[in-house]
Amino acid sequence: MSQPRLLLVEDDQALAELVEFRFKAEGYAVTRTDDGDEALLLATEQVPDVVILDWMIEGTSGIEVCRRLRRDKQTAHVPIVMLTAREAEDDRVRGLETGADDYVTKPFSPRELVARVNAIMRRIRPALAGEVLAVGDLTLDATAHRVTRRGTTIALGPTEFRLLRHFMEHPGRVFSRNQLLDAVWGNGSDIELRTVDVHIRRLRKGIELPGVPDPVRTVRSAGYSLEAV
Amino acid sequence: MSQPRLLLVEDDQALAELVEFRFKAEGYAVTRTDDGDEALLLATEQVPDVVILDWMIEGTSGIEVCRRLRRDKQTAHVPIVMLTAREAEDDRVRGLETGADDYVTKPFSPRELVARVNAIMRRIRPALAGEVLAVGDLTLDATAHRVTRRGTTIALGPTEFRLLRHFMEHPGRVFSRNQLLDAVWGNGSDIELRTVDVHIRRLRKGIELPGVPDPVRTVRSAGYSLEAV
DNA sequence: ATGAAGGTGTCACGATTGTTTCACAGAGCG
DNA sequence: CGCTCTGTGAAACAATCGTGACACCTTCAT
Repeated sequence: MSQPRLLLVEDDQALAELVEFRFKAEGYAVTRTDDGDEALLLATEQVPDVVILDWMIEGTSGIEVCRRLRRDKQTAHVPIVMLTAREAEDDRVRGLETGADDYVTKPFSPRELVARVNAIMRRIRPALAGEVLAVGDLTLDATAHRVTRRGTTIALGPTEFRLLRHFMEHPGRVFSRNQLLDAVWGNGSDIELRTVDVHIRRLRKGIELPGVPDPVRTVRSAGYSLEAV
Repeated sequence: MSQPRLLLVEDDQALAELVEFRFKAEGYAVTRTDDGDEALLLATEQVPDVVILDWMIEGTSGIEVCRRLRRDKQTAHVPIVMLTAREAEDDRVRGLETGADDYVTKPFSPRELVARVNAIMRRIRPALAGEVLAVGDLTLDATAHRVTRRGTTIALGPTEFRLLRHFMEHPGRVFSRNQLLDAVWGNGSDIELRTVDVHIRRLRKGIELPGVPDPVRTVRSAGYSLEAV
């Protein structure tokens, strides 16, 4: 699920095996084929997160596969890295203009290819780059300002949102009311300590689901913490 | 305003001029500097859409500039294309791992560089690459200046159009009023924050359809975002 | 030029929503 | 059992947002 899916289209078996091995070690789920038409089928069947595509392959040529992937709405936005033996600049430019996102010339080092694909993934799926916090069954997307629990979206007030974010940034850790006031309200706020309790309650009320235990733990005479459920 | 902004950091004057010329011809707004520290300043002052960065420059080294751009939250997501004379694979990989998005080895052809940067722009700001944006039931064609919802064409004022385009380029993401002023009005505009509200309302009014929920989400004390409906 | 039409930026007011405090009930603990 | 600490409802208070009105500015055709 959180493994990025990679579709590798390469007809040099030895090379394909090497690349597949390296990307599996990097945590990718790799699907491999040596045929252009089959690649298109596989891509629509289960849309990959990134495609590595040899320029010269059997069946449909690499550049044609690239064009078709772009034309299908389903796969139009999947990043493509072209792979080729050619040195000619014209081909490189043509590849990029056809819609490839990057271009690597053979011979290349697997390490560089991995680095390039990782660079693309960083750009495409920020969710995998750690922009979304997840603790237990809770999920918090700071840029979208969105919280989910077990898949259902949850509405929180501004303070409850900041409170939860702070807890999720330090899961399991216990914070005193004073620490929470500093972290969530900003230091220098002269607010009644017990006010924290009220917001804790509202946070609890916000994220509660029937039949699911409360992840906010009260630590008597110490403070509160968020536990993974 | 709707021109993509490119920051070019290169100390070879002749080369820099050539590159600047080519990208201006491509419709980019180019800012040029030969100093690493100045580059960082310029980048935070007005966040560019893409950075072309020479590895070896005066002041702070290219790789250090790259690292610092990544560290600053404001510029962390800006794509960086590294430029270098070195052929060594180690350097290329190091560059990519530092956070560069792409890598071009000198000598390179301006045409290839342009193609690579365009490939990146297609990803980052599709509207500027002449693509049609689609979010939920909304459709926006930047070149034709046309917006549709559920097939029906919609008339929007210039500001509302830019506002919607910006939202559609980053669907789901929440923008504060300040961020919207920077992105849609251009930074340096000393406009009342609440004016954004008024244009949000005009945008809502413009795209509303009877019986269809409003895709513009208000996030109290945070800003606004566009949700797919 | 001139007027009409449309777009833009401000403001003020009311409505909505969120925040803080307080008092009391109840839970935990020795 | 008595003490301390926490949960909770309600109410006063505060911040934020939506909206209509309006003055001013462009644009554009006459």
